[in-house]
Amino acid sequence: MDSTKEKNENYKDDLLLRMGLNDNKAGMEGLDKEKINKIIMEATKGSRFYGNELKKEKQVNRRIENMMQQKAQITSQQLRKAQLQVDKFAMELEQSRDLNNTIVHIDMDAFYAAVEMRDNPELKDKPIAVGSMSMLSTSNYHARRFGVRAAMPGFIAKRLCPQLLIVPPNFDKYRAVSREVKEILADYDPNFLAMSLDEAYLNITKHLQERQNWPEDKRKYFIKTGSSLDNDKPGKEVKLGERERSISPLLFEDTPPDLQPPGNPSQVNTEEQNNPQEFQNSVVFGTSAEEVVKEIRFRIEQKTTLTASAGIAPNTMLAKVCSDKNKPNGQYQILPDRQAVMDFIKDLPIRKVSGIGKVTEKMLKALGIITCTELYQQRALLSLLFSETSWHQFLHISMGLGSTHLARTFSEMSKAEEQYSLCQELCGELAQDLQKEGLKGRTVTIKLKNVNFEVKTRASTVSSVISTAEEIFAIAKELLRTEIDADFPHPLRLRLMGVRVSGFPNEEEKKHQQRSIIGFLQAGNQTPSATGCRLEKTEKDQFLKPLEMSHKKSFFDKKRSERKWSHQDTFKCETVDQKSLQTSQSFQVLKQKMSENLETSENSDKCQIFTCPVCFREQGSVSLEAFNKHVDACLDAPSISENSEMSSCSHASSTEVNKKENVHPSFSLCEKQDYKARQKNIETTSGDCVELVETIDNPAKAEGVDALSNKRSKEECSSLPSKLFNVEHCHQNSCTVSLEDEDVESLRRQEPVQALVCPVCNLEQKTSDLTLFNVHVDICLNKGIIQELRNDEVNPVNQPKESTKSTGNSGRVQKTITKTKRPGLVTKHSASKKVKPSNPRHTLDVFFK
DNA sequence: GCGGATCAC
DNA sequence: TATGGTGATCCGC
Repeated sequence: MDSTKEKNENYKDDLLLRMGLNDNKAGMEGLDKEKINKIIMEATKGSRFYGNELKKEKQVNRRIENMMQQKAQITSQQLRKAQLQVDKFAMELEQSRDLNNTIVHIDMDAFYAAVEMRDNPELKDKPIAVGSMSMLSTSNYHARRFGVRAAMPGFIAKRLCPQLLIVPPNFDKYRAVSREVKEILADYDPNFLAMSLDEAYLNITKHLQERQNWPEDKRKYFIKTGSSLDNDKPGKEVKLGERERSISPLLFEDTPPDLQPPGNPSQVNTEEQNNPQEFQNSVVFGTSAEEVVKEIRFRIEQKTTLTASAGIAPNTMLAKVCSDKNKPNGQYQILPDRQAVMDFIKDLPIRKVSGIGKVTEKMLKALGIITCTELYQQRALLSLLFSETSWHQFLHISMGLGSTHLARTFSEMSKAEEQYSLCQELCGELAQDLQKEGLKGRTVTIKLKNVNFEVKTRASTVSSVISTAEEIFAIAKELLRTEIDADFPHPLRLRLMGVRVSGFPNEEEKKHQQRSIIGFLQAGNQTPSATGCRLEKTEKDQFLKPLEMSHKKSFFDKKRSERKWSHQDTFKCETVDQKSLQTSQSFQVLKQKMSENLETSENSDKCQIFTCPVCFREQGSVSLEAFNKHVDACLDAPSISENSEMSSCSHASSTEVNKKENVHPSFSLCEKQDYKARQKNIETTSGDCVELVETIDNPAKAEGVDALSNKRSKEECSSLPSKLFNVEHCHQNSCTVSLEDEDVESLRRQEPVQALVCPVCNLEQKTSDLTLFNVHVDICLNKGIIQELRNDEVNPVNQPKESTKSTGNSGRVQKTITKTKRPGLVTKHSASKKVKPSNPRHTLDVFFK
């Protein structure tokens, strides 16, 4: 959202000068700059807010005075020395310049306001803002002519524009639209980095490579008038609602959409131009980055009726600046060429760069620095006046450098209480989603990714469908507990946790749903032959997904086929992606190595030789921490598996290879370059992740599991007719279950149960809720057959929360809902705020959990 | 380590 | 009537 920079520019003298009112057209309604300033000052003056603003301003002025005094004391000799040092660093930076990535920054235009206008035609021609009388989060372009801006209080906006309509925010709606947009973005970069509801970075390098060989029909989109908007896949019809072409130009009447007609090299094939009702033409987008981004924006507009602006550049810093250049509904590209970058940077005001705020701008202005060229010229002086982090940042900016991969940072979570609490939180949110969708599932899966990037998935399937937070958490908690206990006394050091509910029954299954353990056991008892027979399956049967035949089968049968199904994915993984297979195998070796050395290496600086499992480069004698950082960087670099060419990471690695004597500086360089991206990751780090659930097994492990499952199946099979369950020694963490017929009888007699005692663990359960009790019993029964999956995760965050997968030729759709969260840092700041009562927040801007 | 300042959305 | 809330990082004390 374009709010922040505006926010600081709404008040006072020099700030007012910066108000972007160039769109103020003579002779049209709206206010001129002077009038706007006057009204704002009248409304502001004398207020406490204004007083505080003045106070802050004085403080900044003092800082500037101090800085100027410092500057006056600098000798020419000091300056010369600094110049040498800085230039040496600049040279290193120059050598590390990486132009091989294509980064795209997508920014939805006046997002909230645009959504409101889209959904309420009455707002179309009016100046509107989203927010309240206290604070606005955004305004449409009509309102901006009156000086109504994001982060302006509504009451002031009303004085500027009395006819302004202030619409209260509707975050659920914005989130839904945002999700639609993100679904499109994921097609171009599954690892795209969402900064907020309306902003995201993509690395389309890989997509571009693949796209070069794409046939035309894969880049072809149909435009057609109609009502359905949901089909935006290539080669299929994209229906264009009547409002499409009416709303967008009205919203952005200053800048007509540049998408139409998509000129060379994208072509428009008009097929039925004579009949406007049946107007249908197709657009073919080219293979260049520019064309890709046009396609993205085209699809966004078709799907949501909203326009987006975009920037294309070799790094995130530049891409972000670019997306602002042709706003609204435009795009701008900096070609991956050093000269092109320098030309762009030359006159760029530093304030345009993300990270340079009001105060920094003012301080640098005092040194005569406004543009990036000036910033570069003063680099030696800046290195003497500012902290190292600051002048490094300045140097990066002034050289047009920025992050070339969309790395994410997360804090570690290792306290069990926190983990349980996060788990509970996720279950709560997941339950809400399920209830919204009206879904109930039988399988709960938790996903844990540790600090070494190892991903474990633990799943448990219960007999009755569940959907409440309590039910889900009851299962998830047990799964988590098992993992925590397994590592005891060492803590689980997590980077990511996910909870998934799957196994949604189809209509037929719903009818057969057993609501109690009695029913479950009875059902098992009644169909022993089915269970036995189905064990001899055809190959095809074995590879059916569990749900497709679950209603016909026993519990263990289902479990077994689930594993088969997982194993099938393993084969896919092997054939499709040898690289990731290698990676996961290397990871196992690495894991072993690490666990062998963990205790010593964690507490000392003991160094050893590691080979990176991602880039396969030997890392020389480095500490585990440094090595982890390297692996971290490699994993975050999107192009590693495909491309041995330079990515930021491989770049760092190659630098290391060249200068073996000094590994750490290379890492720190890598880190520094990543500074911006890391700054930007904040939201994603703590925010929700929506995730496409694609679990890929570790082949080695899956094999073991499968062998085990085969062995077990026989036991199950032979024992089932006489006893319901007699499972012994299933797996690690197994529990031995032996349920005799009399147990069932006793359970039957007990119904309805008052004091609920689990027949498996013999422990009295506190709950009086039968469903919860069933859940518990199921957990106990399940303990022996927990799936162990190794997930080579490619989509850590920002994936669509709901994924619908077609399950083969049945045409049925299997749905999975997952919630994933990265543990975020709880700062003092937020800790103190958390004490506040939990009344519903009405925030106005773009962040969400 | 803490709190204030800065920045972002 | 009335100028947000949250999170992250940096920096000085």
